[in-house]
Amino acid sequence: MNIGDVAALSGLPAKTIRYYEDIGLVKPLRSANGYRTFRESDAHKLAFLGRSRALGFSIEDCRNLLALYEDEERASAEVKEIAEQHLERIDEKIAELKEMRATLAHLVDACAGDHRPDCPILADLATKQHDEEQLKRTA
Amino acid sequence: MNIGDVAALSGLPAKTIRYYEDIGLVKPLRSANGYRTFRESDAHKLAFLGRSRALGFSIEDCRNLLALYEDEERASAEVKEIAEQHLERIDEKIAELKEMRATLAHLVDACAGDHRPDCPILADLATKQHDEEQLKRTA
DNA sequence: CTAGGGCTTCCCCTTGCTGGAAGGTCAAGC
DNA sequence: GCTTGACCTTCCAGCAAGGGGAAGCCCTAG
Repeated sequence: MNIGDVAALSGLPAKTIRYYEDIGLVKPLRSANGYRTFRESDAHKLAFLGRSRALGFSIEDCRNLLALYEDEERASAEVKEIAEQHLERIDEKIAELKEMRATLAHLVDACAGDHRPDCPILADLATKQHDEEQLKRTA
Repeated sequence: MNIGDVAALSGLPAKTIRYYEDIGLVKPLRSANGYRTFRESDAHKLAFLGRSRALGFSIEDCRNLLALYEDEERASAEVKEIAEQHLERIDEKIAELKEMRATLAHLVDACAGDHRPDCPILADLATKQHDEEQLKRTA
């Protein structure tokens, strides 16, 4: 299989696949003309990578997951550990975004959004703190 | 004020402030020895930037917000527009993360996490689709 | 035999900084 | 007067995770 085929199969752009080879995630063979030649197992790995990335795992996580995947002797606890840590990061990220969202929604709500220059959004960004006093006042 | 002072005031690292000058967000003066000299207004802008960034606005958004902030003739609608678009992006991001979270939580839950190699997480990453059939089966 | 599509490498661009090296400046202490 | 240490300066490199595009092979069809 050439890179185009495996790209179509895995859903990953060819650029990405070359990049993954660069950083050592896959090691396709080369045919006489210099083209990369992908085996079934390479295609399989790439699909695995695509799905791991889609779940938000970092490249380094993917590298570790892939190694565990290939290791028949692995303990599922190792995999679970990685997944749980990732889950935690996701939760943190969600919490952070929700906090932004809340503040921002509040400000958007308070802004008339008309031709006049008065704007609570700018006023808030310009003034000192998002402290407890302000939280109380705006609550 | 030197960069250290304004860094302490704004809570931004000196590196970041230099970067903001690089990309034209602030334009401090220079004193005879070559040191940057920040006016009150610069400090104020940097604080504004810090708060905008904390709300997740991109640098380009910040640039626009800052311009609107400085423009006494602005229409609050313009500000609101930017904020609303950002709010939308945040909502999308949250939705995306929640979906990842759901899938991942499901897998983590199904994994024994012991010394044995059998692992539903790897099995899922390795196999074909997250399609409707699978959603039904795992629901 | 030429056109096209696919493949190769290479290097720069992105976002928003962060770290570090090499060196100038300034105030304090001896 | 000299040193020490904390500041400050510039520039260069790099992170994640690729994307864009140039210059140049390769291969096949008409």
